[in-house]
Amino acid sequence: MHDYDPSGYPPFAVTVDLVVLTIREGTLTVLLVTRGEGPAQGSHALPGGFVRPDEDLPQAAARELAEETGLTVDEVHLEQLASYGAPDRDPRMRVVTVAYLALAPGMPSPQAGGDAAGANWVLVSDAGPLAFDHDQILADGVERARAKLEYTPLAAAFCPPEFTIAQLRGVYETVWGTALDPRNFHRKVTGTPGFVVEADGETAGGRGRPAQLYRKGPAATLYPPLLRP
Amino acid sequence: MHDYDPSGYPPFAVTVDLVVLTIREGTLTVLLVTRGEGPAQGSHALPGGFVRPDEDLPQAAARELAEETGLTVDEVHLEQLASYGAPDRDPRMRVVTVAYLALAPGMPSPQAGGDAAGANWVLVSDAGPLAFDHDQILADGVERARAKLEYTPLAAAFCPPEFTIAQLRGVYETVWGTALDPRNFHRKVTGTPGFVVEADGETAGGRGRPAQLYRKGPAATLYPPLLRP
DNA sequence: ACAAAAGTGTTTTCCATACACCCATGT
DNA sequence: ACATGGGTGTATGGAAAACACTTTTGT
Repeated sequence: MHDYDPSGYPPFAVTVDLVVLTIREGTLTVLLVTRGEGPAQGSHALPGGFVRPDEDLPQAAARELAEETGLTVDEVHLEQLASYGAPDRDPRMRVVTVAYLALAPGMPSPQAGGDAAGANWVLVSDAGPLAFDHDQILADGVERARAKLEYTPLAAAFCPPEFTIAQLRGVYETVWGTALDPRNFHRKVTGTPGFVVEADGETAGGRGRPAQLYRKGPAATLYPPLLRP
Repeated sequence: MHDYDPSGYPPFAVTVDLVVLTIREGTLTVLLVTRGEGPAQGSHALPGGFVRPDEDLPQAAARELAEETGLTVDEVHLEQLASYGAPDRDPRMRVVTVAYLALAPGMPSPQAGGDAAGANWVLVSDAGPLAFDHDQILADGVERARAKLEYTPLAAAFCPPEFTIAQLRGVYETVWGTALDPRNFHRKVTGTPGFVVEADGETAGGRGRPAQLYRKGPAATLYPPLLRP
């Protein structure tokens, strides 16, 4: 039915919504905005906005990300999550949203923009009821992140460009919510080809022996995977 | 920017496209239609159509699947794949498509419908250049299927309700394109909790010892996974 | 000297592979 | 009897878990 005349149908609006995750002080946090107008006024929601007529979907997601956080696609991992289009998910009109998952390393102070009264990092465990179907989208994003840590080197997206094995282990422990053996984790990561590559420097200033710095390696998938305990 | 006025934008059309995969005579095949009108006339394309105003996305995908194949969601595995929305992907207007992946067991004779001049099963390896960006969508669908066989019991979706371990092994060998040891595969599958459960009957009529019949088990993910060799 | 964190060595346990072997049927 | 395919037992190599131990810094 590809060539059916669409003029008889009411128009769809297409938006992108972002699940931006980062780790702050050992906890998984998500970027939320407070809705300043329209439906669900005053409640929390995922950042997002309309796709423009000349934009591809990844472009729209990258633009929204930059508007909300100032981060560019070089600095974060950005991937499509899923699309949501229940007929009544927005009371104003028919809206289909394409959700994107972004994993960010540091913790830049978010900057409010447009209709959003403000953007804030909120603990995922505290992210109360959100507007529209954003609770579902957030849950899907967190589950995607958890699953992809197993078989991709995605954990490095939560770290700065140079990081230690212990930092990387902290990412796994935070996202999975489990403790991992530091010794075995070290061997596993350094023994998986392409996961990480040695950088030049070492850490300094911390307690204990300085740690070797690493960068993200070239591998797209981990063989063997790091299975969740 | 959720509350920006969309009235100044030209409308989007939203479609669903289907990657319907099945196994016929030991080869992976995909359902394609021949376009009877509109752009890319005469070329092959994935089946699909417009989302109706009162439909949710999974409903639209299920409806299109029934129209093209007569199959219902009870008989096939149907999951969202990804969305594609490049501004120029359809020359007529701005179209965002939500692609769904369907895995079907048997081989019902497809029935043409609507604008499609006909629907046919085509070997995935022979699926030549398709209309629009459907080559990319097909490739993404096949890769999703390959990957999900590793850590979900999805292979059973290619089998009838009751099947033998050897049939299930054939699915893996076809989709992955590798040979697997029958003995170790048997133990692995029957030893993974929730993957399959014994049915009552046995096969009869074939050469060799009759095989135990199994049904799909309750597990959503496989622990441990079946890693691709 | 001591604590703390990084990294290595060693043992044990478990799992995947490989393959010998037995079981049950058709010809 | 023999071929064919289903299913079980068993040896072996390698990886993962558990943990003792050494290295290198700050206090």
